[in-house]
Amino acid sequence: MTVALGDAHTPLTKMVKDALRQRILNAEFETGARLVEGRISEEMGVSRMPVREALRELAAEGLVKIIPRRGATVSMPAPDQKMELIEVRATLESLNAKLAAKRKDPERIAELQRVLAAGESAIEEGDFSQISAHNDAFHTALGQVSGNATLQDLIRTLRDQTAMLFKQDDPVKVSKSWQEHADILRAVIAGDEELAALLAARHVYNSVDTPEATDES
Amino acid sequence: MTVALGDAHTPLTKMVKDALRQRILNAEFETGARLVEGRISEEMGVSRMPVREALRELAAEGLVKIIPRRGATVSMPAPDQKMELIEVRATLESLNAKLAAKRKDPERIAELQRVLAAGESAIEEGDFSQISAHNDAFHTALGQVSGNATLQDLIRTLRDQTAMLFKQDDPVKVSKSWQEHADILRAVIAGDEELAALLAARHVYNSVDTPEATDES
DNA sequence: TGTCAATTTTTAGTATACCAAATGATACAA
DNA sequence: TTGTATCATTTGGTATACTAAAAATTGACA
Repeated sequence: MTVALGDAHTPLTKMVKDALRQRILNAEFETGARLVEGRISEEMGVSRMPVREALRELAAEGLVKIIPRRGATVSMPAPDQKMELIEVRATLESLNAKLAAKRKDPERIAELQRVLAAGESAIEEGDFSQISAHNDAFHTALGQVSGNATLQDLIRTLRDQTAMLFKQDDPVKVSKSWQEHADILRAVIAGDEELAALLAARHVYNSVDTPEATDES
Repeated sequence: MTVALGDAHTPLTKMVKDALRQRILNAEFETGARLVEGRISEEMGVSRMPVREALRELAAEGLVKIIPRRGATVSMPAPDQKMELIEVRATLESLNAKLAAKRKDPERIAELQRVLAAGESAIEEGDFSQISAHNDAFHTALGQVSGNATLQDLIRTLRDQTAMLFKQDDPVKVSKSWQEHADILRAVIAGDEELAALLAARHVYNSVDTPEATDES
């Protein structure tokens, strides 16, 4: 009798994909860098096929760009495309928050309360190391409440694609960002659809990493 | 002397993918049907690899579902997932229309005018065979005006995924649908963002194929 | 010395082969 | 007869091999 929940066996492709995603999001590969199938495969000790498939899937997610006969590169959204992505993401995050506020599933709301409390106490204690984890919890919980799995997938994809635009290394901004999260959660808990939607959209725009000191252009 | 460009180097994967998409959207494969790599590859006279990659890409688009070690099947969105898809699609179409209305690029607007006129005259002449083409022109033109390519990609994907929910075979509904398109175009041309957004969202909901006689559930 | 063409090398596209997992069938035992 | 175990078949996952196209390099000629 196989326990087989479904994913006991791990397809190599998935492992490669996750590893590559990780490295891309960690900026180990800089944007624009070539991702040569042969190199990656031999570096990871697998054949080219899983690598190839992983790259195609990442391309579908927008993290990688593939040009036929030219290979894959780390996707480097053009400046105007960044705005596009942010605009779309803001819209979907907004819808997400709105749906969450509308649903108000009592059980889920309780979970939200917990997440909110945990995050706030972490902030009070100045524990910034866990902020990222709290943010993840925030997104996950919010997604659970909205109940739209399709939307969740899209948002996750967009979040990955825009990750590099939201470098959160400044403690002050991180803190501010969480404050906005908290505000959104409160609006959701209160069932205020419009406010939740507005705050969620604004939050995306506010989170965009606007270089302050190092203004290059 | 290289023959050079001439007859585009067409990646096999792309051809297979397009063929499969076509057949899925044409309901040649019914939802839930198994898509066995081996069969398709030998039927199309290619090896399994292009088929495999095509299936993975279609899975990324949501048209097919792949379960590891089990293979691919034509995706069959659960009833509640249908609503999710429609909700997301409505939101994005709405954003699209809104952006189009905001931009009001004169050149593009002229194109819109042309599309609008062509569609209306076709309707007046009762030429329903071309309606589908006009609808495509509508979507394309609207996408051009909004100028957000990222958004365009997402919408196209969602449109494919929800295609089966929007069976447009009833002439009356088709006509009505085009009327709504025309209204949206007019709002865009007028630069009325809010109206365009509202109409676009409503249009998606209105277009859902609600079985009238055959109410099964 | 600069430019262009030919050659070499790298690399992606495709095919084939092999392996392992999942499903279905069959046989044997209780 | 029924249930379970084993085996065979199907089918997907991965590796390897081969082909062709694009980039890099080199060399010749102006």
